[in-house]
Amino acid sequence: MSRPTGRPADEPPARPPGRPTMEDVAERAGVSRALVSLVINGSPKVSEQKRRRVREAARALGYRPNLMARSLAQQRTRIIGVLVNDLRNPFFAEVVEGIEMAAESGEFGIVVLNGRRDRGRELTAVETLVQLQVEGLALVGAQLDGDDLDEITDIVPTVVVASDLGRPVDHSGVDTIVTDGRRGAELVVEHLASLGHERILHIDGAGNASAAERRQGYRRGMEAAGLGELADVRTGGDDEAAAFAAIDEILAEPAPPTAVFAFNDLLAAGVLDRLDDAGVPVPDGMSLVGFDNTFIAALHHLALTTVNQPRLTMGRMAVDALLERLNDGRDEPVRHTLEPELVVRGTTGPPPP
Amino acid sequence: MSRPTGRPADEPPARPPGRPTMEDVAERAGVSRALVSLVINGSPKVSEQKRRRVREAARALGYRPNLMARSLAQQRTRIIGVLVNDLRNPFFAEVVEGIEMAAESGEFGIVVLNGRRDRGRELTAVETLVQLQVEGLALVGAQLDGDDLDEITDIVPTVVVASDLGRPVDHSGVDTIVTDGRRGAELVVEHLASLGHERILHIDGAGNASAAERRQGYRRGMEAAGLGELADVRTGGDDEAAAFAAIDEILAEPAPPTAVFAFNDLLAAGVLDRLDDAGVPVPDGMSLVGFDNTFIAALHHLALTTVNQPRLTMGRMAVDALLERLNDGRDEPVRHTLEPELVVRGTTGPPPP
DNA sequence: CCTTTGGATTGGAGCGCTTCAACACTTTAT
DNA sequence: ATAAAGTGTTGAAGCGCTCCAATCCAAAGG
Repeated sequence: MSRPTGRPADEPPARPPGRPTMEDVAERAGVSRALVSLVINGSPKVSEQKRRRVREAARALGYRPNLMARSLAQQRTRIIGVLVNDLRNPFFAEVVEGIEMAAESGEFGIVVLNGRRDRGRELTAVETLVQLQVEGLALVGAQLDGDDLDEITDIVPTVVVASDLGRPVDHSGVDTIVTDGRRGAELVVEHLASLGHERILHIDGAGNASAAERRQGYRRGMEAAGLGELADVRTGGDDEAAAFAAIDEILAEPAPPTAVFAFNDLLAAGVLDRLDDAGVPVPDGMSLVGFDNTFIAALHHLALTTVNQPRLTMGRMAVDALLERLNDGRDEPVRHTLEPELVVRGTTGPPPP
Repeated sequence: MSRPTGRPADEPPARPPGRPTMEDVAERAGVSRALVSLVINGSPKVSEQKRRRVREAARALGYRPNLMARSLAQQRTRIIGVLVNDLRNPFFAEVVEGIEMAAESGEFGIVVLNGRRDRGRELTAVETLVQLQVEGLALVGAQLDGDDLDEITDIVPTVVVASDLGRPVDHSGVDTIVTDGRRGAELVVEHLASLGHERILHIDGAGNASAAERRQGYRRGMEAAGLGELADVRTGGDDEAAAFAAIDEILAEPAPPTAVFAFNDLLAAGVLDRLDDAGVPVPDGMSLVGFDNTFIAALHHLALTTVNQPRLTMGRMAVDALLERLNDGRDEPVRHTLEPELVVRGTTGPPPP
């Protein structure tokens, strides 16, 4: 039944164990490759009989369409590329979830690349996504600025979420979805000032994408409250550890602030830890406010007063913006600014006497 | 200089504004397409002169290689597909970071798909990754079991991280990287028992991938401590909210436990919140232990006693396992079990008198 | 009976790239 | 001088798929 060894040289080599292709399915079903394609893509104009035969053959062979080949032939990928500043920050993770959900209902897939807080990595990640032929690009909290993207944004529709290109909108290919960080910061200062605080300190997000805006809001808020002279910004960062140096510094000063507004919840959590170490009670010895309203802030043991950003909504709006360009051909830039919301919890109270 | 309108029918249509291809670069540089390919891929056997010309042309045109086309031609993608149970859980997010870093140094990219705790979504995500022609598959905390993957695992090398296929290793294509959850749970019980606790309750991870193992460890630990009779497991889940019902139930009972071992840190944080609501002090009224040692547990205000899992290491080992198959042709399954480590913080102490 | 019509099917070109055998030149050995 | 052995470069096939135009066939119309 089987030849003992070898095969005649003229016989085509037994296909290596590669995966079955459309060709294989076609052969087994006794139809053409084109017909298989029609069946796979659910075309209505295929007879019930052939449809069944093809389906059957595909199943028997364990056939799976090759997305690369399909995208190449179709000249579209139906993929939205997502670049995220830091996946470990729950805030960004949730924005990405929002994006994913919205993309899904728009029949798009997403590919997420993690910048891990490194701007260089962000740059190469964007490059990778473009080469992957993504049809839209969502930059979540990215540190890149307009110049970095100049070239990119007129190749692929881009939406910037939860951060801002330094240069406003001369990029007609870029949409923006942000929560008004300036207003958010103002809300924080208003809240603290109304509690009676005067020496309100801001530990900022350093080079982080939304840092400048919040700094600005803080300053404005201080001035509006007649505390302009007392405005004081220290360099922080975007995670727990980044706050340590600033706090140590502050506590050593003769007249330390009575309230601290931290760049985000993670940073605030770090501040809280450090104050704890130093034996400073919160809010009785010092008030503390974060930003983002991540689930961390909601934990009772932190009960962090913070500013909410509607993350899922932001993700959805980002995708909507892209889809408007992709499906409806919009080509003027759009900018959506969402309203921040102060969430008062347990870390703010009147200043110590 | 320009014709007023139209073009002779025989002239090739002006290429639509699509992106420049290798062909375009070749033409501009006055060389063949093949040569451009060589230059792009850094082949050494290209004359310096032509190399420069090609580079120049590519830059001038803003040429970017099409990864889809390249993968198709090359018959490889250099992509590792990652399916993660829940991106919002910092534990998984960090494992993914570990994977990403390791993949990067192995010259692989990763594509992350989020199962969002939904098994159905996990299934389609895996399917998508396979169709994307990923060369390796890493399932992080996935809920899928052996049967779901039967077909997949002999198409693409697979590594299961931080969870376990129900059925051990009859899948020769599957490697496993886990922290010994059984042992971890035993450590927890030992710790609590040594503090004097007897009524130690376990709120489990319900259907979660590692839940069974930890339950088992808990039971063993209880028996080993001579507390087998008192073992009590309640249904939880994997996030903060999942614990609420169980805690409410427990507190209403005549003889509530003096210690609770929660499936993971997130769940433990939920327990902590609920105990707080109920006015039960921790650890004086009740001891509490989590699992994973995420950054949440480390926050001073929680100071959660927990069990550490080396997340970055797990990610790295996962990639190593895949690379061994991909690069070195290993084909027997491998299973790495990492040692868990008890991290004692502030939520455990002697039981109330 | 032959032509039309329209639905079902197919051949083949093409998507952008890699790769390999073949080729055209040089350089070196004989 | 001629053969041998490199160098650098190229033409063309092929990766797995889509999609258009062409073809086929059966039923309907004349």
